[in-house]
Amino acid sequence: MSSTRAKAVPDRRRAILDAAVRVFARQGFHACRVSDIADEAGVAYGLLYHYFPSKEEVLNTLFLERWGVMLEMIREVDRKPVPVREKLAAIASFIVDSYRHDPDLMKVIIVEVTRAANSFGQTHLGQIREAYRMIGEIVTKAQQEGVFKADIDAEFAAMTFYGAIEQVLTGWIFGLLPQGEDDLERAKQMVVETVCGGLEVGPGTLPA
Amino acid sequence: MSSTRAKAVPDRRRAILDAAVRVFARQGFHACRVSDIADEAGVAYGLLYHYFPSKEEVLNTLFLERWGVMLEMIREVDRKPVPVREKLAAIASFIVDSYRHDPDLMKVIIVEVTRAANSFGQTHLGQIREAYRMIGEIVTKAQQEGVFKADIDAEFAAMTFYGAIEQVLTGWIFGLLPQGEDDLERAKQMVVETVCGGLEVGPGTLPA
DNA sequence: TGGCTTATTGACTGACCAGTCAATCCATCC
DNA sequence: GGATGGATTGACTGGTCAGTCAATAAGCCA
Repeated sequence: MSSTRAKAVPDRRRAILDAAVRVFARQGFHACRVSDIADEAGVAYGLLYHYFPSKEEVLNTLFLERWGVMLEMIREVDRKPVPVREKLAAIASFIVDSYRHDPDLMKVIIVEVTRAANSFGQTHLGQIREAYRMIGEIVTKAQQEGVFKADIDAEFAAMTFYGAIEQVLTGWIFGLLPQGEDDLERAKQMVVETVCGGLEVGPGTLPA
Repeated sequence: MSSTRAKAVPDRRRAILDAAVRVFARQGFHACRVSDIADEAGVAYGLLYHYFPSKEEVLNTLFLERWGVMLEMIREVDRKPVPVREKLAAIASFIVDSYRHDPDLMKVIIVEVTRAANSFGQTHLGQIREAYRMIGEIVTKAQQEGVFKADIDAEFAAMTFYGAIEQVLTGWIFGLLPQGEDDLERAKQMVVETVCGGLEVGPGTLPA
């Protein structure tokens, strides 16, 4: 309706969410004030409470929006009849590209939710867990097909994979790792290469 | 002096630090009050400020104490003339054993400092970085010796390795992963096996 | 014993900030 | 044009809590 006309009613709700991303990324959720978000959005203090019941709910919304997209993506990838390596590459790719597209948002999600398992992580543990579960399932299938070693717990493997990616993102977020265009691409490959290389059955396997 | 006599003067400073670990682990740094720490330590509110200039400094102290031990340990491991795999295994072992010995402390360090790179992580980025740097150096040496593939950035490899371990700990901390005695031991092996397996030069290597 | 220093106590204060609310604005429709 | 309801405003309130401080206890030396 309102979106049929260009430059129609400005979407304040969206403006608030976008401003919150910038403010949370810059100052952190706990350190920022609600008025900082309102100011950044160019909106009166009280308007935030017209659209959201609390400061916390703003963060929840940001997280759920993005995490939902990722879960959907993993689900789709899992359905495709392609080799594990390709599936994991698709997941790594999606996450790295998400960072490329909106580093601030990814910073907020990782720093304030995913890695803050007290406070917010607790609230969203179910969602987060779902991602691990699906990755674990991909690993399990690969084991059943004999592509991955069977003696490794799939859940641990999933954590290892996801943890490796998230740590690389964290490295970028805090300027510990170079993040040129090619660094991002190479990181995707590297993580997949490393983890798959370690998990695959093959001549590389060293028996104890 | 005072420690020569058993049951001598009770060390309130230590009591406060230990209580803080429990309280931070249970409630989180931001969510707990200074009075919670004092109560847990069985000590008056003001005494905390006799020993520490601020609540924050209590956390800093806890982190620096433990992180210092880890850095020293990595330094020593690095000096030994043993294969990479053994060096990385020693590091993984140390971290997992630290968790076994004091899960609350590790939870606090990971959740409140290492993964909270806003706020406290920022303060200690130097210390944290130092760990990555040293692990990266171990990888570099392995590459020079021809044991690890040379086309992988050592810094990325270090992040991958450390990230994988930390994620497994996080899994334990939040009850996402089983943590029986044997699970801990297998996790050590698995992380090292996986990461080394992926990084090592060898017949397992798939050329692009 | 008296006098000095350090440890310990807990009531109090000052700042801060999330969330409320009554008032105003504005689009829309009859 | 005026009535209705959602959008928008920002001053204000209530509660919370980190950190202060003046008072008291406990150790210690001469």
